[in-house]
Amino acid sequence: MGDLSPEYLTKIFPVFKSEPLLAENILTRSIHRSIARDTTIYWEGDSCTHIALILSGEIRVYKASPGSREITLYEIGPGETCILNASCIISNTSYPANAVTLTDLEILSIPAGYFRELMESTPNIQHFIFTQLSQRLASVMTLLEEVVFNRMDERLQDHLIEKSENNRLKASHQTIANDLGTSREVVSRLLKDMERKGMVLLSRNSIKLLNLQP
Amino acid sequence: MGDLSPEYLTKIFPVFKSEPLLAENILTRSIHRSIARDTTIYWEGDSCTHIALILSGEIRVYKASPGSREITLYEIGPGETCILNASCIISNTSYPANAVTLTDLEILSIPAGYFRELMESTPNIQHFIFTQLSQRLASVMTLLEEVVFNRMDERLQDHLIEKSENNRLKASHQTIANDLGTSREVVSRLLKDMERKGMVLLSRNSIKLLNLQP
DNA sequence: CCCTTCAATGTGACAATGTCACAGTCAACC
DNA sequence: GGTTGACTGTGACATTGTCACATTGAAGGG
Repeated sequence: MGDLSPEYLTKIFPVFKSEPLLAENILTRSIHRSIARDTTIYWEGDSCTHIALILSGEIRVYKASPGSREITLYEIGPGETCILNASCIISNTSYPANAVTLTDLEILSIPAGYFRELMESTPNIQHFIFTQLSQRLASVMTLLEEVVFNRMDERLQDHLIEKSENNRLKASHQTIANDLGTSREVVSRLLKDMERKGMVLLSRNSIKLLNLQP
Repeated sequence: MGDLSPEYLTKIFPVFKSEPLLAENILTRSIHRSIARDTTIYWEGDSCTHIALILSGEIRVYKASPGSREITLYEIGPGETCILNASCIISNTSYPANAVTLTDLEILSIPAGYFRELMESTPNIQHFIFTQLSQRLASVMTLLEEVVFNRMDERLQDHLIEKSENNRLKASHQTIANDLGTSREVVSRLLKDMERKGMVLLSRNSIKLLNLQP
């Protein structure tokens, strides 16, 4: 884990090329960490002392109900920041959701105080953070719209298409339900209907997409 | 409308006291506008050439379905900006929702280019905008959570309490449905149930709250 | 190999919510 | 006082959420 170079960092985060020595300075004042898959990084209500820049791997940000339901707000990957960190640090609030690693993760963790300095001194970083925050706001609004106005069968189909690779999705019904904000039974029922219509082929932890147009 | 003084502006937006002459400069480069109640200011997809600072009045920001349903994302008032303007200007995207005036409105409209300058040159303004954007993101996430996990009767009760003054709310069932993201029939049905339980007293365009605890 | 065990899936019954259709009611304005 | 149009009430049915419980499949231990 000691081999993080300025060149590697700026390859993933081109914004740090804005000023000479910026990447070097950031590296000296940050922590390079690895985190195992399926680790919860934040619980709702946690306070943020650092902002995480993702070098590799993926994070899922979600809300959980008092019962056992969940809904994924968005996922983030390499070259992105955990923008809620920035949000908490700047507006001095607590983390408003939960975050869990979907894969093994490699991050650069910048202390809040130094991050504030960077934001004020470097317009490009300011712009980078602001853009990500704006896009998240728009994406969460769009998600809300879909949840409120669209039927679950459409949302499920869209989700299958989005998440599948080579027309196959490896996931349990529970996992899909947790992404969509519904219950496992509903997903099972809808998938079974789709199978009866010849649209998918179901097996344990795997769904093969056949014919999703209708 | 010609009587907008720097003192009045900084009273509503204290952030403009950060630097001498800042409020004066902003006033010379901005447009002071009045807008009538029930005017749609933005449609989803519009591009933003200005950012609106609200001096008086209220705006409702909402998403609309292809059918006739709507859901309110949030409302904004004096001392706040239409933060989606800032979001669009900085990240160069189109307005991701609709915005309508709930009352007669008085705004200060700052051109996008000048706003960008202000953001880069004035850390306090940067912080002000960033904080508002962060809070909106958190509030929309919370709204999404409520929509997904809470029952409509609870949400309706919360809404009645939040919107009422002196235990009375003047609004049609359709208006309430549009705030909550449901249909008029559902609101009518739930309110009628609540009336039968002695919790409210219904009349045309008006709901009197009696006993909402259970 | 069989058997246990547990996660994953299937399904019926009912409650909550959304949609459609249409009837009744109230207030404002001629 | 009558007409008009917005507002409200309600039944019927589809979709989705919840609860309960049965069934299946894969992994690992004996």
